[in-house]
Amino acid sequence: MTSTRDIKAKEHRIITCLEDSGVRPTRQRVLIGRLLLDGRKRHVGAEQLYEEVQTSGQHMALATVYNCLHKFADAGLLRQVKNVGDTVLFDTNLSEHYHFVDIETGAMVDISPADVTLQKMPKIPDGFEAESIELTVRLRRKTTS
Amino acid sequence: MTSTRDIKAKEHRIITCLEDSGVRPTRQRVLIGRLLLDGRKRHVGAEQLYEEVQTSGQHMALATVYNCLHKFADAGLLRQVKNVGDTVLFDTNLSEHYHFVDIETGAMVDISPADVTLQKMPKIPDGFEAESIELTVRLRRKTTS
DNA sequence: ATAGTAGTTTAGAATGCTTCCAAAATTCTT
DNA sequence: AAGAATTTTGGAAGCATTCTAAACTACTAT
Repeated sequence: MTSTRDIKAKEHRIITCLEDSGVRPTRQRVLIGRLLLDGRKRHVGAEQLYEEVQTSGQHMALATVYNCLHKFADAGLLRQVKNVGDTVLFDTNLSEHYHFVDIETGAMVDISPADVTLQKMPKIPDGFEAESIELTVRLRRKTTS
Repeated sequence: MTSTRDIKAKEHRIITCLEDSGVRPTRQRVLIGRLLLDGRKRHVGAEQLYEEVQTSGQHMALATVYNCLHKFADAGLLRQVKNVGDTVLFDTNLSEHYHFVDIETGAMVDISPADVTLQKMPKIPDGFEAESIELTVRLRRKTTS
């Protein structure tokens, strides 16, 4: 059972979170915050999130969903995944980790950094610094023949 | 100086290469083969290759360039790079290697597998097998401040 | 050589995700 | 409560890529 007070409290937490990140807590951003910043680790695309918004009974322009996602990413509340498919995905898991990707479905599963050891790393070219390291293992379903 | 005989020989090598890969050596494919299968390691996109074709004085529909690139990739003559930007790139370097990517320009530089050691690898989920492992180091130009 | 057939190329239309736009609405400040 | 700045909105625009169906080309068998 979720009391009105719980909802309010939760909402307040989101608002504070957004403000702390310098993101103005508009109605739309708070809603998306409720959907994405609840601690669950997942990978979302704009269209998918747009549908979740609609399912929640609210309305919001698709463009706003895109805006929010980018704003959140810029504010460090989400991380943009640049490795997969033709659509942009955002990851709510902010800690260092890598990905399995099912090449059929595009489904992603996190790989814990504990499961990988990058023993030796290549020398970063002069004048550059590493912004991120992405390790993606593409998976094919085994042919059961 | 490149004699007519040299050109013919080169062309013949490309044709053989295509045939060996089960790719019918059409005029268009031979031309693209000449541009891409000369041993140079590089990363090309369709538009860029299309321009190279035009520069070479030949004509070819853009759709054909896309067709060829995919055909070549399917035949194992190229490898599709799935890690970068919004445009599809193809890599003429078929051996195992990874990539540096300049996040500003999108420019890519190969990382030799000798420079990286993936000591421990995550356990592949049941029912799947690894199709490829991509390691990408995104680079940001250092702020010279 | 020739005809048949299977595979290719072609130009342009279509697609689909994402961004752009300029006006309306909302939020924060004073 | 008014003003200034930021956001939202719906639809249009953009862009890389794929699709389409007709014309063409390459191989195969005669």
